[in-house]
Amino acid sequence: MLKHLIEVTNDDMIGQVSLPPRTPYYGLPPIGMGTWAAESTTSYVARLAANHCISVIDLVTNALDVRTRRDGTHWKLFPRQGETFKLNGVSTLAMEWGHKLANLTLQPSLSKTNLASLRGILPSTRLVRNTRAWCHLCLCEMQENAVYEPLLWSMHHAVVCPEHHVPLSTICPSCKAPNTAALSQRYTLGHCTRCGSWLGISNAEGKGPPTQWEEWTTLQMKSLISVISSSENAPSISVAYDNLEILILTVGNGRMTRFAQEIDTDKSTCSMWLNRKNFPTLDYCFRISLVSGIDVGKLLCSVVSPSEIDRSTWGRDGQPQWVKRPVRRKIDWESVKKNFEEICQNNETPSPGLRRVAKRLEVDGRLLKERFPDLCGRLARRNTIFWEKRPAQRHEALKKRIRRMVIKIAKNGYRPTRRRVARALDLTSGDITDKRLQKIWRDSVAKLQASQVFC
DNA sequence: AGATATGAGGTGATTGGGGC
DNA sequence: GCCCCAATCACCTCATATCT
Repeated sequence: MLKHLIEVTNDDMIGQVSLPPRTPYYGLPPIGMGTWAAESTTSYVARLAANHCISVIDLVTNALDVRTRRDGTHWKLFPRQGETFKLNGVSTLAMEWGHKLANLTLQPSLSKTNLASLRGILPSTRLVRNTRAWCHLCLCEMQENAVYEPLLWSMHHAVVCPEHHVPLSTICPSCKAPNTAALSQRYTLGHCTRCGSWLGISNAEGKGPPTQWEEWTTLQMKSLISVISSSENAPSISVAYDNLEILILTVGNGRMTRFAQEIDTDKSTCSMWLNRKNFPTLDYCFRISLVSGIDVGKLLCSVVSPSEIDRSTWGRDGQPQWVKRPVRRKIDWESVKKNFEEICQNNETPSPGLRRVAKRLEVDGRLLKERFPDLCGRLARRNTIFWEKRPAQRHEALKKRIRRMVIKIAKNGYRPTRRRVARALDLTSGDITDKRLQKIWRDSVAKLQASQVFC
């Protein structure tokens, strides 16, 4: 054998053998590609980490070279907690992570585990959820093979499981809390990130049966994800605008105003779409899809011809009805100013921040800042002073409690040890760890010994 | 009827910072 | 690690006015 190898080497064959590219990580293929149940980026990261017996955080920081702290050059690639599910959307992070993962595992289809290919076409408005959603029945079925999270579950408009027709869950059945982070240390597929419980059990969240419109939007998201995960070519903005123009002119019989009435919007809005100034949000794409009979997936990713437009079902009874946008209210700025001034003048504790005040006044904080910069400045200064003082005030209060507790324990006939005092004060660490507080405790004990309250 | 401009109102993405 | 607050930027929709 060895002799044979030497002969091969001697024959100078090594330079002619081409080895396929290698990576230190398994070439784990994403699940469900080409179907509506295509795996999401966040799910893939978790599954890749589990397959290598490392935590998600270790995989992210070491393999993907994405720093979680601001101590490296790549820290910006790490999404903040609560924004991790945006990795499944159209953000730049989604695009970059898709490329990084594809390079790491040599799986080119990973760029289709999020909606980054629709970047520049679909506005990010109300596209991806901020929290985790799942179908408990799907999770139970997945247990037999591999547990993963389809991209559809991350979508804002997907509120129903297309397979089981039940509302997607968003609250853990055990701890009753939402899951807000996909890349935390404890992120395990099918389990709660907070309490670790299995999510594949029914959870009564008080959600009623899905409405026809919710069923419709979910069906459209299903179509869109199927197209994106199976398509070879990236969707093109010019094709999407061409399709939009065909639909507007065909459905409205050549009249933009008529089309605007059909989808319940303003003609100026349609004018901007037609003039390619902006593309409709997904909400409006659903409406356009409903009145034209063209799936959202086709509208965004394929070439549509006027003959494909099917208006035969539009307008019949039982048609899903979109939720009308609320009429814009007129803000009474005089009244807002008056209430804002009152809030700034009173000495409320704890001092509310601008966001809280804005919520109380029922207006956006940014509008408050634009309209009343002086009042906002006053509020900000008051907050700064209050929150600077707060740690000192808490420290002072704790000092008093330690002194009282030392005396109380001693009076009960026990030695007021540091841990005993800490436990009596219900300190989470079970000890007095702060050096300054330790000194207070020592002084209190010394004072007691001097007065011979205890022996 | 359609195009264009503009301001108001609304929302999401992103960044920076800090408390517990 | 997780959560919250504040700020900024960018984008979208709506409503209205004006012009062709």
